[in-house]
Amino acid sequence: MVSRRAEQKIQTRRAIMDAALRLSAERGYASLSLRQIAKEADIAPTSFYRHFEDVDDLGLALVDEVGTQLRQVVRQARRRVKTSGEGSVVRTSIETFMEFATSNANLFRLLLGEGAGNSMTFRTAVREEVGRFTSELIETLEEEANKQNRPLAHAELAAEAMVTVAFNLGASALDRTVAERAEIVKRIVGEVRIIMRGAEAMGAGWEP
Amino acid sequence: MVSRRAEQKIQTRRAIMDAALRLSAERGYASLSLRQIAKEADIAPTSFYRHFEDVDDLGLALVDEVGTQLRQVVRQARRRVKTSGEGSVVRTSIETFMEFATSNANLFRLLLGEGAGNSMTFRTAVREEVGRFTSELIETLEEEANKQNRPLAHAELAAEAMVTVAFNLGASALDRTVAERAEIVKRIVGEVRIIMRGAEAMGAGWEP
DNA sequence: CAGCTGAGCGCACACTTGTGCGCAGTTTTT
DNA sequence: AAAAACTGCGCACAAGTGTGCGCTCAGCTG
Repeated sequence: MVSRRAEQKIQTRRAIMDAALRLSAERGYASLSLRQIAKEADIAPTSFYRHFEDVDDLGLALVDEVGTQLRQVVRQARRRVKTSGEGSVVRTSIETFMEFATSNANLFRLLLGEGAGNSMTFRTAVREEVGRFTSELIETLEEEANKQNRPLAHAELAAEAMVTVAFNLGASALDRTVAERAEIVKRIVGEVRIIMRGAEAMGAGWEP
Repeated sequence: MVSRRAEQKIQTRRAIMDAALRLSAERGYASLSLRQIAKEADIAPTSFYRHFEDVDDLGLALVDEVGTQLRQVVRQARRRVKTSGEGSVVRTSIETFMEFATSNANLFRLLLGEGAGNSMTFRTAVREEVGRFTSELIETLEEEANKQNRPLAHAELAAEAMVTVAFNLGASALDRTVAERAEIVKRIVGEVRIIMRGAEAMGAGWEP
Protein backbone atom coordinates (compact mmCIF):
# COMPACT_ATOMS: atom_id res chain seq x y z
CA MET A 1 0.00 0.00 0.00
CA VAL A 2 3.02 2.27 0.25
CA SER A 3 3.75 1.46 -3.35
CA ARG A 4 5.18 4.26 -5.31
CA ARG A 5 2.10 4.34 -7.43
CA ALA A 6 -0.48 4.70 -4.70
CA GLU A 7 1.56 7.46 -3.19
CA GLN A 8 1.62 9.40 -6.43
CA LYS A 9 -2.09 8.90 -6.81
CA ILE A 10 -3.05 10.40 -3.50
CA GLN A 11 -0.67 13.22 -4.25
CA THR A 12 -2.48 14.26 -7.40
CA ARG A 13 -5.72 13.71 -5.61
CA ARG A 14 -4.62 16.28 -3.10
CA ALA A 15 -3.58 18.59 -5.91
CA ILE A 16 -7.07 18.40 -7.35
CA MET A 17 -8.73 19.06 -4.04
CA ASP A 18 -6.47 22.00 -3.33
CA ALA A 19 -7.07 23.42 -6.77
CA ALA A 20 -10.82 23.19 -6.30
CA LEU A 21 -10.52 24.89 -2.95
CA ARG A 22 -8.46 27.72 -4.33
CA LEU A 23 -10.85 28.34 -7.18
CA SER A 24 -13.99 28.05 -5.11
CA ALA A 25 -12.73 30.83 -2.87
CA GLU A 26 -13.01 33.25 -5.76
CA ARG A 27 -15.80 32.11 -7.97
CA GLY A 28 -17.80 30.04 -5.51
CA TYR A 29 -17.89 26.33 -5.59
CA ALA A 30 -21.08 25.85 -7.55
CA SER A 31 -19.69 27.55 -10.60
CA LEU A 32 -16.60 25.39 -10.93
CA SER A 33 -15.96 23.46 -14.08
CA LEU A 34 -14.08 20.24 -14.33
CA ARG A 35 -11.79 21.78 -16.87
CA GLN A 36 -10.92 24.78 -14.75
CA ILE A 37 -10.07 22.55 -11.86
CA ALA A 38 -7.97 20.33 -14.08
CA LYS A 39 -6.04 23.27 -15.43
CA GLU A 40 -5.44 24.69 -11.97
CA ALA A 41 -4.21 21.30 -10.83
CA ASP A 42 -1.94 20.87 -13.86
CA ILE A 43 -3.79 17.85 -15.04
CA ALA A 44 -5.40 16.88 -18.31
CA PRO A 45 -9.16 17.27 -18.06
CA THR A 46 -9.82 13.60 -18.61
CA SER A 47 -7.37 12.60 -15.92
CA PHE A 48 -9.78 13.99 -13.43
CA TYR A 49 -11.89 10.89 -13.82
CA ARG A 50 -9.13 8.69 -12.47
CA HIS A 51 -9.77 10.24 -9.07
CA PHE A 52 -13.38 11.35 -8.92
CA GLU A 53 -16.51 10.32 -10.72
CA ASP A 54 -17.86 13.78 -10.88
CA VAL A 55 -17.37 17.31 -9.69
CA ASP A 56 -20.02 16.59 -7.10
CA ASP A 57 -18.04 13.61 -5.95
CA LEU A 58 -15.11 15.92 -5.36
CA GLY A 59 -17.37 18.21 -3.39
CA LEU A 60 -18.48 15.45 -1.09
CA ALA A 61 -14.88 14.47 -0.48
CA LEU A 62 -14.14 18.04 0.52
CA VAL A 63 -17.09 18.25 2.85
CA ASP A 64 -15.95 15.03 4.40
CA GLU A 65 -12.50 16.38 4.92
CA VAL A 66 -13.62 19.56 6.58
CA GLY A 67 -15.85 17.54 8.85
CA THR A 68 -13.02 15.36 10.03
CA GLN A 69 -10.81 18.32 10.73
CA LEU A 70 -13.57 20.15 12.53
CA ARG A 71 -14.05 17.37 15.00
CA GLN A 72 -10.37 17.47 15.71
CA VAL A 73 -10.84 21.11 16.62
CA VAL A 74 -13.32 20.32 19.34
CA ARG A 75 -10.96 17.85 20.91
CA GLN A 76 -8.09 20.24 20.72
CA ALA A 77 -10.20 22.89 22.42
CA ARG A 78 -11.12 20.49 25.18
CA ARG A 79 -7.52 19.65 25.76
CA ARG A 80 -6.57 23.29 25.84
CA VAL A 81 -9.22 24.11 28.38
CA LYS A 82 -8.14 21.23 30.60
CA THR A 83 -4.43 21.86 30.49
CA SER A 84 -4.11 25.63 30.33
CA GLY A 85 -5.68 25.70 33.77
CA GLU A 86 -7.94 28.69 33.44
CA GLY A 87 -9.48 31.07 31.01
CA SER A 88 -13.16 30.61 30.31
CA VAL A 89 -14.27 27.55 28.44
CA VAL A 90 -16.22 29.71 26.09
CA ARG A 91 -13.45 32.00 25.05
CA THR A 92 -10.90 29.24 24.64
CA SER A 93 -13.21 27.12 22.55
CA ILE A 94 -14.17 29.93 20.27
CA GLU A 95 -10.63 31.06 19.80
CA THR A 96 -9.61 27.56 18.85
CA PHE A 97 -12.48 27.40 16.46
CA MET A 98 -11.64 30.70 14.83
CA GLU A 99 -8.05 29.68 14.48
CA PHE A 100 -9.18 26.75 12.46
CA ALA A 101 -11.67 28.75 10.45
CA THR A 102 -9.19 31.39 9.42
CA SER A 103 -6.41 29.00 8.52
CA ASN A 104 -8.78 26.87 6.46
CA ALA A 105 -10.84 29.72 5.16
CA ASN A 106 -11.56 28.15 1.81
CA LEU A 107 -12.60 24.83 3.17
CA PHE A 108 -14.74 26.53 5.72
CA ARG A 109 -16.40 28.83 3.26
CA LEU A 110 -17.25 25.84 1.14
CA LEU A 111 -18.95 24.22 4.09
CA LEU A 112 -21.05 27.24 4.86
CA GLY A 113 -21.77 28.12 1.27
CA GLU A 114 -22.98 24.73 0.25
CA GLY A 115 -24.82 24.16 3.48
CA ALA A 116 -27.52 26.54 2.40
CA GLY A 117 -26.98 26.61 -1.29
CA ASN A 118 -26.72 24.01 -3.91
CA SER A 119 -27.96 20.52 -4.34
CA MET A 120 -29.91 18.45 -1.90
CA THR A 121 -27.13 15.85 -1.59
CA PHE A 122 -24.76 18.55 -0.55
CA ARG A 123 -26.96 20.25 1.92
CA THR A 124 -27.62 17.04 3.79
CA ALA A 125 -23.95 16.08 3.79
CA VAL A 126 -23.00 19.43 5.25
CA ARG A 127 -25.73 19.31 7.84
CA GLU A 128 -24.59 15.93 8.93
CA GLU A 129 -21.12 17.25 9.58
CA VAL A 130 -22.38 20.24 11.47
CA GLY A 131 -24.65 17.90 13.37
CA ARG A 132 -21.71 15.80 14.49
CA PHE A 133 -19.96 18.92 15.64
CA THR A 134 -22.99 19.98 17.62
CA SER A 135 -23.24 16.57 19.25
CA GLU A 136 -19.75 16.78 20.58
CA LEU A 137 -20.49 20.24 21.91
CA ILE A 138 -23.60 19.02 23.72
CA GLU A 139 -21.51 16.39 25.39
CA THR A 140 -18.90 18.90 26.48
CA LEU A 141 -21.55 21.24 27.76
CA GLU A 142 -23.24 18.63 29.90
CA GLU A 143 -19.98 17.34 31.23
CA GLU A 144 -18.96 20.81 32.27
CA ALA A 145 -22.36 21.52 33.81
CA ASN A 146 -22.14 18.42 35.95
CA LYS A 147 -18.67 19.22 37.09
CA GLN A 148 -19.60 22.75 38.09
CA ASN A 149 -22.92 21.58 39.45
CA ARG A 150 -24.87 24.14 37.46
CA PRO A 151 -27.54 22.22 35.57
CA LEU A 152 -28.33 23.35 32.04
CA ALA A 153 -31.79 23.25 30.65
CA HIS A 154 -31.89 21.81 27.16
CA ALA A 155 -28.27 21.55 26.32
CA GLU A 156 -29.17 20.56 22.76
CA LEU A 157 -30.95 23.81 22.11
CA ALA A 158 -28.17 25.84 23.60
CA ALA A 159 -25.53 23.94 21.69
CA GLU A 160 -27.36 24.27 18.41
CA ALA A 161 -27.74 27.98 18.90
CA MET A 162 -24.08 28.38 19.79
CA VAL A 163 -22.87 26.43 16.81
CA THR A 164 -25.13 28.32 14.48
CA VAL A 165 -23.95 31.66 15.76
CA ALA A 166 -20.29 30.73 15.76
CA PHE A 167 -20.33 29.23 12.30
CA ASN A 168 -22.18 32.02 10.63
CA LEU A 169 -20.59 34.99 12.26
CA GLY A 170 -17.30 33.16 11.94
CA ALA A 171 -17.83 32.85 8.23
CA SER A 172 -18.63 36.51 7.91
CA ALA A 173 -15.35 37.29 9.62
CA LEU A 174 -13.35 35.65 6.89
CA ASP A 175 -13.79 38.54 4.48
CA ARG A 176 -12.68 41.16 6.96
CA THR A 177 -9.43 42.68 8.04
CA VAL A 178 -7.64 41.37 11.08
CA ALA A 179 -8.90 44.22 13.23
CA GLU A 180 -12.51 43.77 12.26
CA ARG A 181 -12.11 40.09 12.74
CA ALA A 182 -11.12 40.54 16.36
CA GLU A 183 -14.19 42.62 16.85
CA ILE A 184 -16.38 39.90 15.43
CA VAL A 185 -14.79 37.30 17.66
CA LYS A 186 -15.69 39.49 20.59
CA ARG A 187 -19.27 39.56 19.43
CA ILE A 188 -19.39 35.82 19.05
CA VAL A 189 -18.03 35.34 22.54
CA GLY A 190 -20.61 37.76 23.90
CA GLU A 191 -23.48 36.04 22.17
CA VAL A 192 -22.39 32.61 23.21
CA ARG A 193 -22.16 33.80 26.79
CA ILE A 194 -25.68 35.13 26.57
CA ILE A 195 -26.87 31.77 25.34
CA MET A 196 -25.01 29.97 28.09
CA ARG A 197 -26.46 32.25 30.69
CA GLY A 198 -29.94 31.84 29.30
CA ALA A 199 -29.67 28.08 29.38
CA GLU A 200 -28.56 28.17 32.98
CA ALA A 201 -31.26 30.61 33.96
CA MET A 202 -34.02 28.43 32.60
CA GLY A 203 -35.01 25.99 35.34
CA ALA A 204 -34.06 22.35 35.01
CA GLY A 205 -37.61 21.36 34.26
CA TRP A 206 -38.21 24.03 31.68
CA GLU A 207 -40.35 23.26 28.67
CA PRO A 208 -39.86 25.59 25.75
CA MET B 1 -45.72 56.42 -16.78
CA VAL B 2 -48.64 54.03 -16.79
CA SER B 3 -48.11 53.70 -20.50
CA ARG B 4 -48.88 50.37 -21.92
CA ARG B 5 -45.28 49.98 -22.80
CA ALA B 6 -43.77 50.54 -19.39
CA GLU B 7 -46.29 48.16 -17.96
CA GLN B 8 -45.28 45.45 -20.36
CA LYS B 9 -41.67 46.02 -19.53
CA ILE B 10 -42.00 45.53 -15.83
CA GLN B 11 -44.10 42.49 -16.57
CA THR B 12 -41.36 40.73 -18.49
CA ARG B 13 -38.93 41.89 -15.87
CA ARG B 14 -41.00 40.06 -13.34
CA ALA B 15 -41.11 37.04 -15.63
CA ILE B 16 -37.33 36.99 -15.74
CA MET B 17 -36.98 37.29 -12.00
CA ASP B 18 -39.51 34.58 -11.38
CA ALA B 19 -37.84 32.32 -13.88
CA ALA B 20 -34.49 32.80 -12.20
CA LEU B 21 -36.05 32.06 -8.85
CA ARG B 22 -37.68 28.89 -10.08
CA LEU B 23 -34.48 27.62 -11.62
CA SER B 24 -32.27 28.56 -8.72
CA ALA B 25 -34.41 26.46 -6.44
CA GLU B 26 -33.31 23.33 -8.28
CA ARG B 27 -29.86 23.94 -9.59
CA GLY B 28 -28.73 26.64 -7.21
CA TYR B 29 -28.36 30.22 -8.23
CA ALA B 30 -24.66 30.26 -8.97
CA SER B 31 -24.99 27.74 -11.75
CA LEU B 32 -27.60 29.62 -13.72
CA SER B 33 -26.98 30.61 -17.30
CA LEU B 34 -28.44 33.58 -19.02
CA ARG B 35 -29.80 31.34 -21.71
CA GLN B 36 -31.54 29.01 -19.32
CA ILE B 37 -33.21 31.91 -17.62
CA ALA B 38 -34.25 33.36 -20.94
CA LYS B 39 -35.77 30.10 -22.04
CA GLU B 40 -37.63 29.65 -18.78
CA ALA B 41 -38.96 33.18 -19.09
CA ASP B 42 -40.00 32.69 -22.74
CA ILE B 43 -37.64 35.33 -23.93
CA ALA B 44 -34.94 35.46 -26.56
CA PRO B 45 -31.53 35.30 -24.88
CA THR B 46 -30.51 38.71 -26.11
CA SER B 47 -33.70 40.31 -24.83
CA PHE B 48 -32.39 39.71 -21.36
CA TYR B 49 -30.09 42.68 -21.80
CA ARG B 50 -33.02 45.05 -22.13
CA HIS B 51 -33.66 44.48 -18.44
CA PHE B 52 -30.42 43.59 -16.74
CA GLU B 53 -26.79 44.20 -17.51
CA ASP B 54 -25.70 40.88 -16.26
CA VAL B 55 -26.81 37.78 -14.45
CA ASP B 56 -25.19 39.24 -11.37
CA ASP B 57 -27.25 42.35 -11.82
CA LEU B 58 -30.35 40.20 -11.74
CA GLY B 59 -29.08 38.59 -8.57
CA LEU B 60 -28.66 41.90 -6.84
CA ALA B 61 -32.18 42.88 -7.83
CA LEU B 62 -33.45 39.68 -6.28
CA VAL B 63 -31.55 40.21 -3.07
CA ASP B 64 -32.95 43.70 -2.93
CA GLU B 65 -36.45 42.41 -3.35
CA VAL B 66 -36.21 39.82 -0.64
CA GLY B 67 -34.80 42.46 1.67
CA THR B 68 -37.71 44.78 1.12
CA GLN B 69 -40.22 42.05 1.70
CA LEU B 70 -38.44 40.89 4.80
CA ARG B 71 -38.66 44.24 6.46
CA GLN B 72 -42.36 44.22 5.76
CA VAL B 73 -42.49 40.99 7.68
CA VAL B 74 -41.08 42.58 10.80
CA ARG B 75 -43.66 45.30 10.70
CA GLN B 76 -46.43 42.85 10.14
CA ALA B 77 -45.24 40.86 13.13
CA ARG B 78 -45.20 43.96 15.27
CA ARG B 79 -48.73 44.75 14.27
CA ARG B 80 -49.87 41.25 15.01
CA VAL B 81 -48.35 41.29 18.43
CA LYS B 82 -49.95 44.61 19.23
CA THR B 83 -53.43 43.82 18.00
CA SER B 84 -53.86 40.15 18.80
CA GLY B 85 -53.57 41.15 22.43
CA GLU B 86 -51.52 38.33 23.77
CA GLY B 87 -49.38 35.40 22.81
CA SER B 88 -45.68 35.83 23.35
CA VAL B 89 -43.82 38.31 21.25
CA VAL B 90 -41.27 35.67 20.45
CA ARG B 91 -43.62 33.02 19.16
CA THR B 92 -45.69 35.43 17.13
CA SER B 93 -42.67 37.00 15.48
CA ILE B 94 -41.12 33.71 14.57
CA GLU B 95 -44.32 32.31 13.21
CA THR B 96 -44.76 35.34 11.02
CA PHE B 97 -41.23 35.00 9.87
CA MET B 98 -41.60 31.33 9.03
CA GLU B 99 -44.77 32.03 7.17
CA PHE B 100 -42.85 34.33 4.95
CA ALA B 101 -39.91 31.99 4.60
CA THR B 102 -42.00 29.03 3.52
CA SER B 103 -44.14 30.93 1.09
CA ASN B 104 -41.10 32.54 -0.50
CA ALA B 105 -38.86 29.56 -0.15
CA ASN B 106 -36.93 30.19 -3.32
CA LEU B 107 -36.24 33.80 -2.65
CA PHE B 108 -35.25 32.97 0.87
CA ARG B 109 -32.94 30.15 -0.11
CA LEU B 110 -31.24 32.47 -2.51
CA LEU B 111 -30.61 34.92 0.27
CA LEU B 112 -29.10 32.33 2.55
CA GLY B 113 -27.24 30.47 -0.13
CA GLU B 114 -25.54 33.47 -1.58
CA GLY B 115 -24.93 35.05 1.77
CA ALA B 116 -22.14 32.65 2.45
CA GLY B 117 -21.32 31.46 -1.01
CA ASN B 118 -20.61 33.31 -4.12
CA SER B 119 -18.98 36.54 -5.00
CA MET B 120 -17.90 39.28 -2.69
CA THR B 121 -20.44 41.74 -4.11
CA PHE B 122 -23.18 39.34 -3.31
CA ARG B 123 -22.12 38.48 0.15
CA THR B 124 -21.98 42.10 1.18
CA ALA B 125 -25.35 42.86 -0.40
CA VAL B 126 -26.95 40.01 1.47
CA ARG B 127 -25.34 40.96 4.73
CA GLU B 128 -26.59 44.46 4.36
CA GLU B 129 -30.13 43.22 4.05
CA VAL B 130 -29.80 40.93 7.01
CA GLY B 131 -28.25 43.83 8.89
CA ARG B 132 -31.24 46.02 8.21
CA PHE B 133 -33.48 43.28 9.46
CA THR B 134 -31.43 42.97 12.62
CA SER B 135 -31.59 46.71 13.21
CA GLU B 136 -35.33 46.69 13.21
CA LEU B 137 -35.32 43.80 15.61
CA ILE B 138 -33.01 45.63 17.99
CA GLU B 139 -35.41 48.51 18.02
CA THR B 140 -38.38 46.29 18.74
CA LEU B 141 -36.48 44.53 21.48
CA GLU B 142 -35.54 47.73 23.25
CA GLU B 143 -38.99 49.15 22.90
CA GLU B 144 -40.50 46.07 24.44
CA ALA B 145 -37.92 45.99 27.21
CA ASN B 146 -38.73 49.55 28.20
CA LYS B 147 -42.42 48.91 28.18
CA GLN B 148 -42.08 45.84 30.38
CA ASN B 149 -39.45 47.52 32.47
CA ARG B 150 -37.04 44.63 32.11
CA PRO B 151 -33.78 46.06 30.86
CA LEU B 152 -31.83 44.05 28.32
CA ALA B 153 -28.09 43.95 28.29
CA HIS B 154 -26.66 44.36 24.81
CA ALA B 155 -29.74 44.19 22.70
CA GLU B 156 -27.56 44.19 19.58
CA LEU B 157 -25.84 41.00 20.55
CA ALA B 158 -29.08 39.32 21.44
CA ALA B 159 -30.76 40.48 18.26
CA GLU B 160 -27.89 39.33 16.09
CA ALA B 161 -27.90 35.92 17.70
CA MET B 162 -31.65 35.60 17.29
CA VAL B 163 -31.62 36.57 13.66
CA THR B 164 -28.76 34.22 12.91
CA VAL B 165 -30.50 31.33 14.55
CA ALA B 166 -33.87 32.02 12.99
CA PHE B 167 -32.50 32.51 9.50
CA ASN B 168 -30.33 29.46 9.44
CA LEU B 169 -32.57 26.97 11.15
CA GLY B 170 -35.41 28.46 9.18
CA ALA B 171 -33.56 27.76 5.97
CA SER B 172 -32.88 24.21 6.99
CA ALA B 173 -36.59 23.76 7.55
CA LEU B 174 -37.41 24.45 3.94
CA ASP B 175 -36.32 21.03 2.75
CA ARG B 176 -38.35 19.14 5.30
CA THR B 177 -41.84 17.79 5.54
CA VAL B 178 -44.54 19.81 7.24
CA ALA B 179 -44.27 17.75 10.41
CA GLU B 180 -40.52 18.12 10.70
CA ARG B 181 -40.89 21.77 9.96
CA ALA B 182 -43.15 22.29 12.94
CA GLU B 183 -40.55 20.59 15.06
CA ILE B 184 -37.87 22.94 13.83
CA VAL B 185 -40.02 25.97 14.53
CA LYS B 186 -40.35 24.72 18.08
CA ARG B 187 -36.61 24.52 18.34
CA ILE B 188 -36.15 28.01 17.01
CA VAL B 189 -38.64 29.37 19.49
CA GLY B 190 -36.86 27.57 22.29
CA GLU B 191 -33.48 28.88 21.32
CA VAL B 192 -34.68 32.42 20.90
CA ARG B 193 -36.24 32.25 24.34
CA ILE B 194 -32.96 31.10 25.77
CA ILE B 195 -31.23 34.05 24.17
CA MET B 196 -33.85 36.43 25.45
CA ARG B 197 -33.56 35.05 28.93
CA GLY B 198 -29.82 35.24 28.83
CA ALA B 199 -29.87 38.86 27.76
CA GLU B 200 -32.22 39.72 30.60
CA ALA B 201 -30.18 37.78 33.10
CA MET B 202 -27.01 39.65 32.30
CA GLY B 203 -26.99 42.78 34.42
CA ALA B 204 -27.54 46.15 32.80
CA GLY B 205 -23.88 47.05 33.14
CA TRP B 206 -22.53 43.80 31.77
CA GLU B 207 -19.41 43.85 29.67
CA PRO B 208 -18.93 40.79 27.50
C1' DC C 1 -50.82 62.26 -39.49
C1' DA C 2 -45.54 61.15 -39.77
C1' DG C 3 -41.49 60.04 -37.26
C1' DC C 4 -39.05 58.19 -33.57
C1' DT C 5 -38.13 55.01 -29.70
C1' DG C 6 -37.24 50.89 -27.73
C1' DA C 7 -38.62 45.81 -26.62
C1' DG C 8 -37.91 41.69 -28.55
C1' DC C 9 -36.00 38.60 -32.13
C1' DG C 10 -32.80 35.75 -35.15
C1' DC C 11 -28.43 34.97 -36.66
C1' DA C 12 -23.69 34.47 -36.06
C1' DC C 13 -19.40 34.00 -33.70
C1' DA C 14 -15.80 32.41 -30.81
C1' DC C 15 -15.41 29.96 -26.65
C1' DT C 16 -16.06 26.71 -22.96
C1' DT C 17 -18.15 22.65 -21.29
C1' DG C 18 -18.34 17.24 -20.14
C1' DT C 19 -16.91 13.05 -21.74
C1' DG C 20 -15.70 8.74 -24.89
C1' DC C 21 -11.74 6.48 -27.00
C1' DG C 22 -7.38 4.67 -27.73
C1' DC C 23 -2.38 5.25 -26.96
C1' DA C 24 2.10 5.90 -23.92
C1' DG C 25 4.87 4.91 -20.20
C1' DT C 26 5.63 3.20 -15.72
C1' DT C 27 4.82 0.29 -11.89
C1' DT C 28 3.10 -3.92 -10.01
C1' DT C 29 2.10 -8.72 -10.48
C1' DT C 30 2.81 -13.12 -12.34
C1' DA D 1 11.45 -11.64 -18.44
C1' DA D 2 6.64 -11.34 -19.84
C1' DA D 3 2.14 -9.83 -18.83
C1' DA D 4 -1.23 -7.21 -16.59
C1' DA D 5 -2.81 -3.01 -14.46
C1' DC D 6 -3.32 1.64 -14.26
C1' DT D 7 -2.27 6.84 -14.37
C1' DG D 8 -2.19 10.35 -17.43
C1' DC D 9 -2.53 12.36 -22.12
C1' DG D 10 -4.28 14.14 -26.69
C1' DC D 11 -7.86 14.21 -29.74
C1' DA D 12 -12.48 14.69 -31.05
C1' DC D 13 -17.23 15.81 -30.72
C1' DA D 14 -21.71 17.53 -29.72
C1' DA D 15 -23.83 20.67 -26.75
C1' DG D 16 -24.12 24.83 -24.32
C1' DT D 17 -22.23 29.54 -23.25
C1' DG D 18 -22.17 35.11 -23.51
C1' DT D 19 -22.78 38.67 -26.52
C1' DG D 20 -22.53 41.94 -30.93
C1' DC D 21 -25.36 43.44 -34.80
C1' DG D 22 -29.12 44.77 -37.36
C1' DC D 23 -34.06 43.94 -38.30
C1' DT D 24 -39.19 44.38 -37.13
C1' DC D 25 -43.05 46.53 -35.63
C1' DA D 26 -46.07 48.14 -31.63
C1' DG D 27 -46.69 52.23 -29.24
C1' DC D 28 -45.42 56.85 -27.88
C1' DT D 29 -44.59 61.77 -29.11
C1' DG D 30 -44.83 65.78 -31.69
